[in-house]
Amino acid sequence: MARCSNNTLRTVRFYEEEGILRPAKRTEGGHRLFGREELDRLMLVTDLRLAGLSLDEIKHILAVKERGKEAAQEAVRALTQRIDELKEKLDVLARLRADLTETTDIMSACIKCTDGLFPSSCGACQTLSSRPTLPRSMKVLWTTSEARPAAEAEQK
Amino acid sequence: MARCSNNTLRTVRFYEEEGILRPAKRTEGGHRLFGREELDRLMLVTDLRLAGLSLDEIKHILAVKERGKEAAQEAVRALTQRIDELKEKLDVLARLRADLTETTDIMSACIKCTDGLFPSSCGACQTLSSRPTLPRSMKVLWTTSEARPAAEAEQK
DNA sequence: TTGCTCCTCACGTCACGTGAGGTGGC
DNA sequence: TTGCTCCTCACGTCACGTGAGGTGGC
Repeated sequence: MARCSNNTLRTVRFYEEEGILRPAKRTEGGHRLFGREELDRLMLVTDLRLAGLSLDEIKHILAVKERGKEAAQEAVRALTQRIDELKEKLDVLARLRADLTETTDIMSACIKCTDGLFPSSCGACQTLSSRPTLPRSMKVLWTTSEARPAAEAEQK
Repeated sequence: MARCSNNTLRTVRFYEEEGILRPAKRTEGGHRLFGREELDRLMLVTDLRLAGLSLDEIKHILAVKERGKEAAQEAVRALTQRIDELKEKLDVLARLRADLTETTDIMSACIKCTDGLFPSSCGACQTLSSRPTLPRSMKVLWTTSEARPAAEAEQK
């Protein structure tokens, strides 16, 4: 179970404590035996966790079949909202990925810099300053740190 | 700061305790004043947290400019690996999104079901059983729960 | 002067991680 | 018989959340 779903044993036991999984039976020595459909259940829970749902929200969604029509409608609403949030998260991650890729590309070039400016005098580098915009991660990670401790601009 | 980066005040304070942020100065009454570049820093940290990095990993990456060439190379390697992981995560989320969308579509149709089968006798529904494959979330959430408590198939 | 926002402790929480010490099953 | 894998407590951890009680600044 744990290995098939890419989880730890502790996670599987924890989900059992929480009532999310139920082993079909135990072996003589206490080993858990799970039904095949529990693996599907665990894999769905794993995906939903990855998508950022809390265990309480997941329990709520899993309870659909034990409850009535209004519960199903509620679950559809909850899932729809989550799908929208997923899309936003996907967008953020894609943006970050692009930003980081650009940054590592520039950094790799900087490391090969032969002007003797790297890494202390990058502020004087015309290759960098000729770029219209630097990715945020580049700005934060690479620009000189002298300004930081003594910065005076105000912003609460 | 907090609002611009979509974080709570507690988070900003916590990052300060952790040495990730440093307010430029304090007002007479103790209010924190931050420099503009701290906001860029905070926004990058926020994105990296969203991407699943731990604060320790983030601190490591932020320390690049204080350290030498080999630190920069190490940071590029670390970021490259994270970018790959991001791609995997993006794929998982996209799959889950498609799966959940299909499921909510089917569920919405089921709720409007006029055969009197919903929700107890969905197993007898030919509209469902005529589909070649159900999305996993549909299988887990919708199929009858009678099999669960007494399941006997073995899988450790 | 009145709100609303910020402040500092300090304990709580969520979802597991991590040993310690012991047994099971091929 | 020897490993490797599983078991049960039970305390630890990470990244904040959440009051309680108090001050600041427009």
